[in-house]
Amino acid sequence: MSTPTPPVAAIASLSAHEGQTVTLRGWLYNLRASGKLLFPIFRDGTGTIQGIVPKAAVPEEVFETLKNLTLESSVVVTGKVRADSRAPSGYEIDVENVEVVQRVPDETPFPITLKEHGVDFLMEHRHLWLRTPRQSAILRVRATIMRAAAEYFDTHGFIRTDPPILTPNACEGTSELFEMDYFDDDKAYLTQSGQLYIEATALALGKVYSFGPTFRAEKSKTRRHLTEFWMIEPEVAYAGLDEIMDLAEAFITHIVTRVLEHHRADLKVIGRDVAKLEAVIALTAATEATPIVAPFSSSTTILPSALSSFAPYSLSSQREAGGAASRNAHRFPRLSYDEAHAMLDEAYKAGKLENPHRYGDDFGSPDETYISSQFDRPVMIHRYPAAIKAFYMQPDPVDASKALCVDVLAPEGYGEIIGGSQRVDSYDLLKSRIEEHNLPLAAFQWYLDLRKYGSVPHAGFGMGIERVVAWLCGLDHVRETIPFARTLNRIYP
RNA sequence: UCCUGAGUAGCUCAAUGGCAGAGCAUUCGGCUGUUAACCGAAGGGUUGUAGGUUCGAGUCCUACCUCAGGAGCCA
Repeated sequence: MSTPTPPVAAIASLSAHEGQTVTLRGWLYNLRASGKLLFPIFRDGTGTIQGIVPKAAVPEEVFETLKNLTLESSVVVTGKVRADSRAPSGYEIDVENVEVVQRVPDETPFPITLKEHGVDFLMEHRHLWLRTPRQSAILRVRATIMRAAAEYFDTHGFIRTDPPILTPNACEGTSELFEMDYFDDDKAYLTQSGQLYIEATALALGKVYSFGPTFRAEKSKTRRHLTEFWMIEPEVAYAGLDEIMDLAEAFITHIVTRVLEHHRADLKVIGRDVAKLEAVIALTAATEATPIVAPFSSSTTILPSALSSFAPYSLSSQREAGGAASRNAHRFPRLSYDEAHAMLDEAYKAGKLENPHRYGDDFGSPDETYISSQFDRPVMIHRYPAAIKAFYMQPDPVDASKALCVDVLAPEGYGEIIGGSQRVDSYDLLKSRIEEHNLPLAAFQWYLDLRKYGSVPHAGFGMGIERVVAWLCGLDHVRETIPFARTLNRIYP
């Protein structure tokens, strides 16, 4: 055969090849037949396209091969791209030739059908489930979220510094850790947060972030938990609580913007209501019109861009009124713990909550769901009681019983996506905190050193990628947000 | 760890204590515009495991196993 092989084209960009003969390299996704007419649907990872094969138009061998081909067999297809209103994507391909790279055997058909499946079956076949359009779309959105997250910090003066994954002790004394032998006598633990380590790199480099997997051995069995998940954590020297709240807001806005820029089609496949995401990044006027609370009264307002030049450090103790002119156009509502408690109290009295929230306690899942349901965008809750928060959090100088910390709750009941705080910068205070929490002082000596050698106010937060993917894609479980989820009862495949 | 629920054909699910069923998938046949195509036929079962009650158990009882999602904890 002297005819040259037509150029290879991606299905997603076939509209640019209308009228041309191209080569598709992919898999047979579905096949419908109507007598002497075949409708194979091909996928190649970028999308799907319907082919059409009239018996009279192709060699007998091509027709018979396709007619008997099994689903998910790998194929190289050549054909001419044609616009057709009857095709689901608006385009279809007139198949001219097909080469079967590997044929799925008849006796072991591809297990994932286009019909419904149960969770257990799908997770057991996760390696094949990934091929379905919805799962592929989710992974594409995930990739953009991860890229946008890193991109935000990379373009705002942050240096990526990767903390160790094997650690000698708990970062916080609380959560359970995965333990392993470390050579002869020692134990090592998989990291549950890089925070303590990036505090060190922040004091070396100013503005840093880490991005990697973290591990929690908690026996949590909910739609929001994985035992292995990815977290991105910025840490900023000479920053206080209000600065990182501004940072978190700009950061999330950037990610949502990028997802909307690049994934309209994927979000449609996933079935996401895009209007809900557009509302998140809508301008401030909408937020300020929100009648429920006036959350701006007690926070300083520094534009995130001010961080780039190390704003004269305005600690959260110096709460200013914050002129309207300096307000970020993309403002998320901010509630103090006290304000959030009052909101829950009111809701309970109005019969909208089953159980009352006890002042001083952390918010439970139903509490968080209620609070976030009151807003159309993420809501920040700051200044929790110090007693229920981690040892390294700086007390609020206005009220020492509160910690300078913030949780960001995603809307629509997706729960906490960010947890952050200003860190204790006093050597003596940190040391006594470590002792109060019965943590081994020796293991934290290096961490204390950071307060001995040029300590400064600093703050940061951590964002769980999978929860953000679940939120932005509108998924009901984080297990679909990562190629191979690790959960309490599952480590296969 | 606690609470609740579910395990029946490859998959999704039916079956009053009384013959083990359907749709999809697979195989065969039909159909030139199908959209999870449709129509006809065939094959496909140790009802999660082990005991027990009963003339008779998928169904009732006990224990165990597996999975699910909710609480707690967290991102």
